[in-house]
Amino acid sequence: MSIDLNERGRAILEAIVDDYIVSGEPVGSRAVSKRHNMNISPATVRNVMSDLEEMGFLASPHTSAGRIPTEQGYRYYVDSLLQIRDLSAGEKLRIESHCQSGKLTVENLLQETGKALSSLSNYAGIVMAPRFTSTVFRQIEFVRLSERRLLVVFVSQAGLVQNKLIEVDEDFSPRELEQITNYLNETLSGLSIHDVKEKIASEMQQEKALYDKLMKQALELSGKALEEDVAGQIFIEGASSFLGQPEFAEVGQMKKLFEAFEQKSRLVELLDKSQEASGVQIFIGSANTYNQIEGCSLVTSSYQNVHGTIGTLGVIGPNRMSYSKVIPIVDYTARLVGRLLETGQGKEK
Amino acid sequence: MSIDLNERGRAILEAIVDDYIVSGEPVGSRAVSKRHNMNISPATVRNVMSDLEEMGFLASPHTSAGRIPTEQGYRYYVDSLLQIRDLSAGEKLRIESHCQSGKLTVENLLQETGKALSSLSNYAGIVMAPRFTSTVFRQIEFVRLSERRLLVVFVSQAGLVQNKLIEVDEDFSPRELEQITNYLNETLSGLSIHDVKEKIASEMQQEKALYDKLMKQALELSGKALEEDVAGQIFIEGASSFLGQPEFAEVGQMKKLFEAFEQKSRLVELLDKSQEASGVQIFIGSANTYNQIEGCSLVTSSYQNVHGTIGTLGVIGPNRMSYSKVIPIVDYTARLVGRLLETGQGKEK
DNA sequence: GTTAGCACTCGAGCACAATGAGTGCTAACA
DNA sequence: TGTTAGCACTCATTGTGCTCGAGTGCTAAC
Repeated sequence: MSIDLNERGRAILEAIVDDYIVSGEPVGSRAVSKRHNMNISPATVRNVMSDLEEMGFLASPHTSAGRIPTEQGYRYYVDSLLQIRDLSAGEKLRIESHCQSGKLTVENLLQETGKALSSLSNYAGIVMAPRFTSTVFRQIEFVRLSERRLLVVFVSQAGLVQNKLIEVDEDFSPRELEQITNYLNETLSGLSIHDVKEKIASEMQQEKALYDKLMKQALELSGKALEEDVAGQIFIEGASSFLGQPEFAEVGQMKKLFEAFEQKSRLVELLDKSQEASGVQIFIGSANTYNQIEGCSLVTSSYQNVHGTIGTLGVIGPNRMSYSKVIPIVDYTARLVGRLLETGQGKEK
Repeated sequence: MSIDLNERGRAILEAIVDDYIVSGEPVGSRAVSKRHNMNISPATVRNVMSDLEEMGFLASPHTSAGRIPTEQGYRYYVDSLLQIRDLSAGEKLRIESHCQSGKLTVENLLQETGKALSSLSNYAGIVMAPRFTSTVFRQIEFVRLSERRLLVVFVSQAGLVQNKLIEVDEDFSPRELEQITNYLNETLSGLSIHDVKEKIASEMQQEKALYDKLMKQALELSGKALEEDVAGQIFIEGASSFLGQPEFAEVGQMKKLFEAFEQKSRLVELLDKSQEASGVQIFIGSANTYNQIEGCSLVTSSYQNVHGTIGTLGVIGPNRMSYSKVIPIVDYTARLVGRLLETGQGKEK
């Protein structure tokens, strides 16, 4: 459907998108004709532009302005015209120095990565840790806060720490907690949280698990702790870069955008989806987050270590973002983060 | 210095601040005179307003506009004129339901609290967990991620979980780690992190600690983990409420504001300061965060449990914020959060 | 198929006047 | 002496009409 563009049509569409990405203003026929000694007159360009508009790649805000790309226009541009340049050594270094600054929390590392993405791309960086359910269990610890309140700390294979407050019906002694902890750590190590849940459910069904009161309690406790799924942590950095973008000059729209960032749940959904695919994915405009934020595009990639996908990261910017710049940044960063969260498990075996 | 205001001056200042807080527009003499059958003519009001301006409580944006309060004006208003109303049962309930929604992470609880503050006040809510150094040590765990990388998990008395990646020189076996863990948990429990650091330093100095290699390693490890101070986690929620406030219509200023929110370090400093005092504190305009964000005021309170102060929370809004509404919200929330993070330690003894 | 020419459209920017809210001052009043 | 009415003045805001120019679409010539 979109291959019915001849050489000249492609060149002109590319020129318009390129220009519009840097200027943010409608591009006229004269500008295209002059640009890079493309030897055709403005009048000819106008004819082609008119065709492109009819095909849905361009739109004109009003009669006497130039043309701007439609979402479909960007889509074609990204899919068929874009030349992806490599990162310079300097850029790579900048990303690395951001992500490796000293002794960090895993959460901090992800947050710093978000900042790196933002500062290199000049748009907003977004990094999501995995949904808890999809992580691989490594270790569990219980901390008794009061008679009826326990703090449960999980550590995933990748080193992500998740904690939860739970209320219990009976008072556990430190000794009991220790035994429960040991039992669970032995039983569950290496399973995904999803499997852990299933295992707990099935063991509790079978009577054989019940002969030992402690074991039963252990299962009950961990079941309780896993009851509600904790949404993946999500870090958005550099959202302020949207302020100043001319297309978001209207306060109302800007407010919607920031509220969407604060709410996060929609974003989690979207990133969840992109987690399955590998490599860089690009969501343009309304194609991304169901009508919530207009005019925004998203470049994402999942990152993984030897155990599989850990999470997703990317950049959110206006539709009119510099894809050729952003795509390699996201790609490189995803690989780097995957490597940094390598657990060395491979060497252990 | 500020008591030299007669009854009428006070009434007029209060009227102006009240009006300005709701309207956001300069208040004229006529409006004040009409307001609540204050039986004086606009002309008289003008005289008084002129005096108030001379004293520094009011300012006029330009000749033919009304007056707006200066920072000093707000200060006086807050210190001497403000009547603080109690929260309605409904409001209390709303805060509680926000903070107690199900089984939460401690971090989530703090974050939800920020949202509650924001949604009730209609400004931005801010919640800070304590600086790590000022928390009380409860438990430490080591997780071996690879030969040279350990994940250290600390739990504080209040149930806050902090984790850190550290690099080590030698490979520890699970057995060794367990011994180290036990040793540290016994030795350090109940001390503040600050004291823990000192203890480690002093023990390592004394030769007597060195006869046991394991003990030495334990101290080294924990010393390493505590080397760099982790800044207190800070949650800012509802920053988007600033969008739409007329005084931040200019994009440049708005951008500065959001960048300040993203940076956070300045805010941490400020909240640190307010941590020492007890009760609700109010920072108005330039008095708060050294010139970074103009026109913003901050209402904060620290929250504590039986072990002392845990952290600080509050509301950030424009100078022109509804203090009478915000102050009781912040006050009540701080008490509530303190209670929710109660560890029941008192009953244990 | 391409291009030059031309009439037409429409937003941006500017000057100008009208409006009106609000002030400061002065003089009269209680 | 403190209060008030009256009045001239200031100045941001709003609306109007105007020009300017960028850009288009169409037609006719190449």
